[in-house]
Amino acid sequence: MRTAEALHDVYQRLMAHFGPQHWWPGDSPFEIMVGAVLTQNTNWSNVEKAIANLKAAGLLTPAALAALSAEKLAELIRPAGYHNLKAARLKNLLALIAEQGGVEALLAQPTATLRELLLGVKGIGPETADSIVLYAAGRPVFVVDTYTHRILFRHGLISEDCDYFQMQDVFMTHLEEDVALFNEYHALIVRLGKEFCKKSKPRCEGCPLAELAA
DNA sequence: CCCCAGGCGTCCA
DNA sequence: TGGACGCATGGG
Repeated sequence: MRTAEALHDVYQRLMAHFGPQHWWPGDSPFEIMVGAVLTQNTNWSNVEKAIANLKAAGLLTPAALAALSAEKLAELIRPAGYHNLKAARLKNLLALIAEQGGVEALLAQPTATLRELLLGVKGIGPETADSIVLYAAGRPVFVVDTYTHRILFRHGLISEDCDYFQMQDVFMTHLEEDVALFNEYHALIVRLGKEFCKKSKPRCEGCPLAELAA
């Protein structure tokens, strides 16, 4: 109960301070899936350049990317960093999409199945899988990231060794299962992290959650 | 010059 | 099982 109140309090403060974030930035489920892979440990502005390259070349479809060599794909996504690695990861994801009969068919799988299928792809871990499940498939799964850990830890809401699934469990057992809520909450956490919870600044000047610190 | 970014897989004790 | 390390570009 105590935790549930704290989590709702955090959400209210973030929403009051930043307003709706309108995630995920992207025009289609497939674009969201590609972006989810490209943004791994990478600034979103770099991902935008890579996606713009794919769009400009008319290649932002599963069929077009599947027909492209890994080398050519890597060159197009170069601005997103780790381009060789991510080209291979996108190819792995494309294989799953083809195997499942397309993006629509894949995303229509039951939530638990979809999550397992995505986690079975080499290069897709918990955050990338959950981002796709929530933002591309629209299912109520809470997405956790490094900011989530840093913010919750700094405000004394979790222990330092709390792992991905434990953090996810904290949110999902104390919040109502609501896609719109999960969507905004994770996006707001990222927004807060970027502006007020940098690794290099343990003191978060002007943080809208300042009063939470006990 | 430095540090950092919306992670993940591998390796090695 | 868990901690280091590689992957890489672009912005502050």
